Amino acid sequence: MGNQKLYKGSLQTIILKLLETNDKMYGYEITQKVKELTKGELKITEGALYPALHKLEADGLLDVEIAKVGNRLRKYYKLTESGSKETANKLEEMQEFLKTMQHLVNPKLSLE
Amino acid sequence: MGNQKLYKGSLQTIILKLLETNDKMYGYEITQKVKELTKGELKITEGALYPALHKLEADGLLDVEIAKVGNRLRKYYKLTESGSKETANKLEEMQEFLKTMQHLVNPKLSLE
DNA sequence: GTTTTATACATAAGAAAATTATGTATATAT
DNA sequence: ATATATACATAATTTTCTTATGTATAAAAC
Repeated sequence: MGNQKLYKGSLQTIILKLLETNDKMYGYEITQKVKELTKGELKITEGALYPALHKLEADGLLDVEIAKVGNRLRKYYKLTESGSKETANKLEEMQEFLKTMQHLVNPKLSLE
Repeated sequence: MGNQKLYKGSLQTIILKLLETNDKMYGYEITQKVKELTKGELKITEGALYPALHKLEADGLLDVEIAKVGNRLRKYYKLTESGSKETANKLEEMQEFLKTMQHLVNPKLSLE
């Protein structure tokens, strides 16, 4: 977990991917899901998450819907049509990146 | 190549890995080697590279040796002992990161 | 022969994306 | 009663990069 800085630049892609899989999610839910999926290796901080969600919304990639649960509010985000397309792009870029990086740091394991 | 920002945070690791493999290299050579290894996908800019090399040197991970080739100077960098250890650490962190990220963006392809 | 491209270093200004710190408020568990 | 969890948010700062600029030599192209 000393490798947090490697995740820099990948937050948007992670959020978009989660929303592609889970249809709609709220911020806190995203932090918990990421912690669960990565077995605690990646902890998304609120200072990173909320500004990122706001930006994705401002860019038209996400729609937001406010819900009240008990006495607390939740903001559910979901992909717009444009967001779905951008998700596909970003996932492709991510795959390319992972392949390239794997090849750079461990040429033996990337046979192609 | 619209995914340059994904590489943020990985420059040090890339440099160290190259020096582990190639024993000693100079800055310009590193930029060319990376371009070659990634088939042009990653282009390390001088504005990123030189400060990074200086930092690694200041941190005691690299030793530098100045060579004169014709009328031009080259600064050859190589790993110190401490640099070799740190390289191993960073490569391990990178593998962990790549595995986690693969699992996040494509659960189907990361079967473990 | 002169202009462009390549080689080789470097730094400064600015932008992007995070961390860290702080704030508000409700709900649950100890 | 107090601590932890849920749920949002923003501001200050830091890290890491891009872009722009600078110096200088060598080779290739025209």
